[in-house]
Amino acid sequence: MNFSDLARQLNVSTATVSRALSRPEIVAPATRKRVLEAVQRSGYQMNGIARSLRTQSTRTIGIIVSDIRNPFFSAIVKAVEDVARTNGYSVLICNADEDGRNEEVALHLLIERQVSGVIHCSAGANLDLLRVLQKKSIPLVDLDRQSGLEDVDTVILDNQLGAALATRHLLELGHKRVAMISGPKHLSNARKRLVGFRKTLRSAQIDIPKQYIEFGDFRERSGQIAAERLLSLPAPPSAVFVANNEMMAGALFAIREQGIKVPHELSLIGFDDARWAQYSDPPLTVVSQPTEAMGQKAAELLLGRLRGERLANTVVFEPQLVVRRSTAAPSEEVKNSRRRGCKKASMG
Amino acid sequence: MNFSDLARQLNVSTATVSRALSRPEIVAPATRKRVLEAVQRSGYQMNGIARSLRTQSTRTIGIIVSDIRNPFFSAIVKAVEDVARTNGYSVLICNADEDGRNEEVALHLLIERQVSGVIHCSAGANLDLLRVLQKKSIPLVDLDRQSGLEDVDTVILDNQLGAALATRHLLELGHKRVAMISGPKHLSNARKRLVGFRKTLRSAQIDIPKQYIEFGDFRERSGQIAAERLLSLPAPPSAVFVANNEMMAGALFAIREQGIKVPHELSLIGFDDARWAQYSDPPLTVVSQPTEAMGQKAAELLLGRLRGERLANTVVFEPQLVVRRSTAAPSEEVKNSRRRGCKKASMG
DNA sequence: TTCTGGTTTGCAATCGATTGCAGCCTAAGA
DNA sequence: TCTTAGGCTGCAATCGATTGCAAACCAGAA
Repeated sequence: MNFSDLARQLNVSTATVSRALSRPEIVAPATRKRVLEAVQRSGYQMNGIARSLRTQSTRTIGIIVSDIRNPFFSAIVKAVEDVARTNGYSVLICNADEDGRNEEVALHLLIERQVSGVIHCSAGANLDLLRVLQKKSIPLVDLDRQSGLEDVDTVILDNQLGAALATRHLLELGHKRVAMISGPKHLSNARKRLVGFRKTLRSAQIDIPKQYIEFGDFRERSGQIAAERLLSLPAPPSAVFVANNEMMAGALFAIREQGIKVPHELSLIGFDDARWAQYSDPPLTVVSQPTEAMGQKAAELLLGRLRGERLANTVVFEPQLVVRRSTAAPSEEVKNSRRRGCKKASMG
Repeated sequence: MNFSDLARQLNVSTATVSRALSRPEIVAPATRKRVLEAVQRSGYQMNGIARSLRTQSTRTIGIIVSDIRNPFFSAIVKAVEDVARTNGYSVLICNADEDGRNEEVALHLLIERQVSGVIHCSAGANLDLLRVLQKKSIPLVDLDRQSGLEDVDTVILDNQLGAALATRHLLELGHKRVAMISGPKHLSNARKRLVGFRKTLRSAQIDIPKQYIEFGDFRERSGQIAAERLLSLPAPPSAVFVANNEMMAGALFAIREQGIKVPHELSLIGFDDARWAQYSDPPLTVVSQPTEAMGQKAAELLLGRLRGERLANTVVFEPQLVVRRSTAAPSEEVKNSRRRGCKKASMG
């Protein structure tokens, strides 16, 4: 069943059928009615592939995320899908699993499938394929992580500020031995968080021993390993800033295994909020990002480009410190402040 | 840049270019080499749309999930995407947000896009569109929830057993006043869980007051409301079985708001495990499902169909009881007396 | 009746790859 | 030298919709 069949049945041309469906106002009312009825009756559904080939437009946006199970990215996907759907687009999803090569495969696939645009959370892919997108003038939005390509629409968090917020919070509580579990060096957001951490400590004249900075890969397991190493140091930190929520889960696992009490013996602060962080025992102090808003903005930016608009190039969102109960003054301070009365933790 | 351009450059026909790429063994080695080199050099990427139109195959599988942010579904998506990718398929994702109408829109879209197959977690859509799939012989796999269509490949959990496991656990702890927050009646998995719950209680000769069964919609907010109602009953339950993890989050919220201590004053058992359930305070006792395995199986079943194999029609996975610390024997005070008026909010 | 202008409709090319069929070319065998 | 078989290649149709252009049609004006 296609336009030819319908056209034959109705004694009209395929052109008329096509027009009746896509620009009803230009066909005679009587004809239009006949066509639409026939379409209804036969349960005909348009072949989108043929249409895409002819119109050179798939109305599909490709999204490459680093790890779909990470609630951060699933919220992103949800937001993007929402915006896409209400604008008549669909979403082709690719999972890079924090691996640049997978990401390249995904880009290749999206190009072949002729997607209208791409939203892209870099896992560190080579820039060549991204350049191919540009050459084909397929709009691209970097989300959460900057690929390093020049002249690209970008939606990010102010990561440096976020890290500064976290670090400052620890300093204000009186911590001096502050460690960080950072993300991989080749990702822009990880680097920025590390910079924010370092700068804040430096400006407070606090020294950071080399061993206090661990590099993970943003995945759970690496957080666990990093935490184990920090905890086995001769002079372990009194507070740890973990650069994303997956690694936080791993770190927490290691910490519980060793029976270390949070926040009494160790303060923990995470990056990016997640449901489990709120429900966790204790509820985690984190730097939160407006995840859905970021996904939505990325999609809107992309759709804007597709409409030919020239919008802002880079949108930077603000992180927010959410104080819960995984951070407290280091234990000596706790003892001293007992006299003054009970310390109150604010609920995030 | 397309086959015509390439062909002209090389003084061959488009047919030869096509064959050099898709069935290299049937073109002369010298020609093949020339073509492949030209492809490399020019950075040509196949137009998948044109290919799809001609071959009548998109190598795309559509997946409709009820709520992508639910970790259960994001794990499913991840598993499906993995299997799809390693078999040269891509994944078009649609979010139904637990609403049958959205689901219908999604089905429509997937049909238009000519997907090769569909994996489908019903949110209660009308069966007509699913029948269209069958008529077009687009393979379909029902996952997690049975749509009610006859002769459909299905991957589900033994939901009744799962609910029985949960209920029995509560009974064994000595609970007599057991309530349930169920999912919506029109979803097969919700119904099965309710049946498992009822049967288990009945066979233990325990009566279930009408008010002890609340119906939510599998989303967080409804769990909260349901819990509030249960807690405000003249004779509130001493244990609650919550039929999915989203509603559990809501219920937990309500319970904490009222300062009720779990499991001391109220035992809680959930359905489907999630990271936050493990980290929660207290860690939640749940019935867990092998989520990834289910997603993987669904994808494999679908790909099998696409290869023309005739496989098992229905695969049923086994749930498992994971006992953590949100369930305990009912305490005497709760057993004997109604809840006292005002309780101090506990920080836990 | 003829002409004009606007509305509807149809013809046929087009998007870019795939593929059945036929023809060419070469090398081996007669 | 002439067949013949088999390996390569090209022609042209095809997938199913869209669209520029031109033709047909109709009503009203001259």
